Amino acid sequence: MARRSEALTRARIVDAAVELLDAAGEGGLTFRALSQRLATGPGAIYWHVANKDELLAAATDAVVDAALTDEPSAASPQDAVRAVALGLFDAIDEHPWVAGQLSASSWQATTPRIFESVGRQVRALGVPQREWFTVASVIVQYILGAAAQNAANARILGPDVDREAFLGTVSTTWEELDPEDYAFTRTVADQMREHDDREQFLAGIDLVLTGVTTTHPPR
Amino acid sequence: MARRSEALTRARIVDAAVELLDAAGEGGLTFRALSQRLATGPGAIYWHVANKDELLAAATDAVVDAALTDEPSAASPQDAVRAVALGLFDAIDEHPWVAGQLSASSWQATTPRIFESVGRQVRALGVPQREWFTVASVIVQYILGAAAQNAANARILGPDVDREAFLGTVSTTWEELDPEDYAFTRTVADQMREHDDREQFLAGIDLVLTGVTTTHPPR
DNA sequence: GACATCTCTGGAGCGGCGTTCCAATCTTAG
DNA sequence: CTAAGATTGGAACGCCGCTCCAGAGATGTC
Repeated sequence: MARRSEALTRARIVDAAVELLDAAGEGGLTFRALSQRLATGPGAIYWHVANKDELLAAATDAVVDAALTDEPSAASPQDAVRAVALGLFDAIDEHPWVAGQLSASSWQATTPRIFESVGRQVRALGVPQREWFTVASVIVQYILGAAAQNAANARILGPDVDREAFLGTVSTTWEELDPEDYAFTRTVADQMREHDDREQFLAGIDLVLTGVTTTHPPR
Repeated sequence: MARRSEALTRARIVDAAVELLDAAGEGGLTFRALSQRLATGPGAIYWHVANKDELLAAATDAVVDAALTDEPSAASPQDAVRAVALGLFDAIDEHPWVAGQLSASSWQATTPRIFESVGRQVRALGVPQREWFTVASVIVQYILGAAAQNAANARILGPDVDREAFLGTVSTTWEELDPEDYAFTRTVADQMREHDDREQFLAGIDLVLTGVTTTHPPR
């Protein structure tokens, strides 16, 4: 049989995959669950998609694509970097499973898009050309690293765990660490309780940008 | 039966797990493969280890622990940060599966150790106390993000793929991207072919450190 | 020394996974 | 109308994490 009212397409499969991943995390994407949601069998899905890895990559691509579509058009290159970074940060926060995919399949199709968005701003910052690759890479690495770290917490929290309670628990754990081995960590335990993820992420972006403009002052 | 010549211990299990992970990557760690290597059954392993997640966490802990044991004792706080960062970078490069674990199980037992090592140097840099948490977090996020990115490549390369050939392929792919949508990426394709991972990682650390000392000049 | 008890072992088995295979069906071309 | 091709979906395979449990050392008690 074939051709139901709504034909099975790669796009519909990827959409359903994203929904499953959002709803139940990395482990929620199953060819059986996907089959059921699309009212078909696994075999039909495999006709449109090579395997699970390709499906995950396509789902990741879809999310990143959506996060990068709106052009920055910001006042300064710095603001443009902040805009791109925040867009990705929020997208990964909303779809935490993306983090794992992005660090797993580097240099693939998705990364160049991110790299390009950041790189254009690096160029606009007046960084000398021979440093373009390095500087753009560093910024992308920080963005993805920080977002991944944040996504890990989001994954632990889940959709219905109290964030404050969670931070309180971690903070208390830190305060009970060995005073000698963990002197620093104990001292900042209360800062960790009260920190804001987005603010801290932006502070990191600014730190890197300051490093860039200090090391390569615009002529 | 029990008590063979070499008793089954948690430590022996974790060691074997690390070996399996190193040899065959994330997917290489299987309770069946582990059973065979340890000449026992899955049940015996489960008496010492709660589940696969705990085993992965323990394996990650073992690797990170080994990477952080040698005290920095460097000339400057900057050098100490570089030493800690490089230690982690190399450890993750050698055990690429660690990257996924570290970004997956944030704020757990392993992260505070890294955080503490970095944080002490942040303190030594003269950063004002109210910024300690933020600055230390940013540095740790960059280290783990960059190392994860690098590990992804190491995973693709595997133990016996030519690095230069791989970079050449990626570089060529970049050069063939759409000239309009990927103007920047195309321009730096050749830089990407010739870059050195470790050097670039250190350049990133220096960029962040410059940002830190510029934003918070030591009194 | 005998026995009960506790610690530890390892193999069998359960449900679920990714993936493959293929008969059956629908669409299209001549 | 019919043959060829495109598409479907369910059955089945081998592997996975994990649980269960009979029973083999080790240990303690008298």
